[in-house]
Amino acid sequence: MAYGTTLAALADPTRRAVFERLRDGPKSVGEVARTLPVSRPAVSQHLKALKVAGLVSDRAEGTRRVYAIDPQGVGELRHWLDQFWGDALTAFKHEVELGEPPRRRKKP
Amino acid sequence: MAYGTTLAALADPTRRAVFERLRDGPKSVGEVARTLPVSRPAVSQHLKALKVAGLVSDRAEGTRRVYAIDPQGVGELRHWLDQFWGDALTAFKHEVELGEPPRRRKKP
DNA sequence: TTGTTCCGTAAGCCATGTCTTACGGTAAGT
DNA sequence: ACTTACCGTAAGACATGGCTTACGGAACAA
Repeated sequence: MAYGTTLAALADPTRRAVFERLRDGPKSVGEVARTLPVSRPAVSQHLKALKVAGLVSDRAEGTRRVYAIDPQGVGELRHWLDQFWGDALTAFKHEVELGEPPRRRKKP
Repeated sequence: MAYGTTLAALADPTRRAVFERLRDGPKSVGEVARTLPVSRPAVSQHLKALKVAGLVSDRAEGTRRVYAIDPQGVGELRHWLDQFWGDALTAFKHEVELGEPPRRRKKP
């Protein structure tokens, strides 16, 4: 259930905004906080949650701390999602919408 | 930002358990509730949230109501995740871990 | 050493969301 | 008509989680 932490991390809108700020390259905490309507400690807490979830990685650069997206966490989430992406599920959906299985045996 | 609702829907553990119960085929509300440690109204509310998020679809079958996984919501989430799955991001991660860009210009 | 900049953490307030019980409504059977 | 089975919604109690301010530590410069 590692994807539980990952999904919870991406559920919050502000935290997702922090995550998306890192899409075009690594950034420090202050750089991200300046582009968001929340305080810097809030961004720091969000980055910690993203790190625990395996979505970002950090590195010390002097007194600054640079964060970047870690594709591993994204990959695990993708892999979990594929369980619900099969052809059988599409068939199930049609079965529910039509009210009958695709192949009918009798007709009342 | 349609994926916001989708991510929020999958963030809750109980709701995710409801979603996973539908992985091996459509089920009614009572059938799902019997296999979970929560009440039936709770399951009903979770299924409503999953429906709004585009993750499940429902159909009336007599007095029962059958729910099934809707691959569309899963697909949208996958598509959003692909933004953070590129090669450039992997390069960014290495840049952060190594402390230097792959190609160094000078050496102090 | 002093000062500055950058950051993480703790404590508290407050909003959000989940669960329960209670109720009403629809469909099928007797 | 009456009963049973199944479901959705409302209201309230309760826990969870995000945000802020305040504080302390680490690195670089003068």
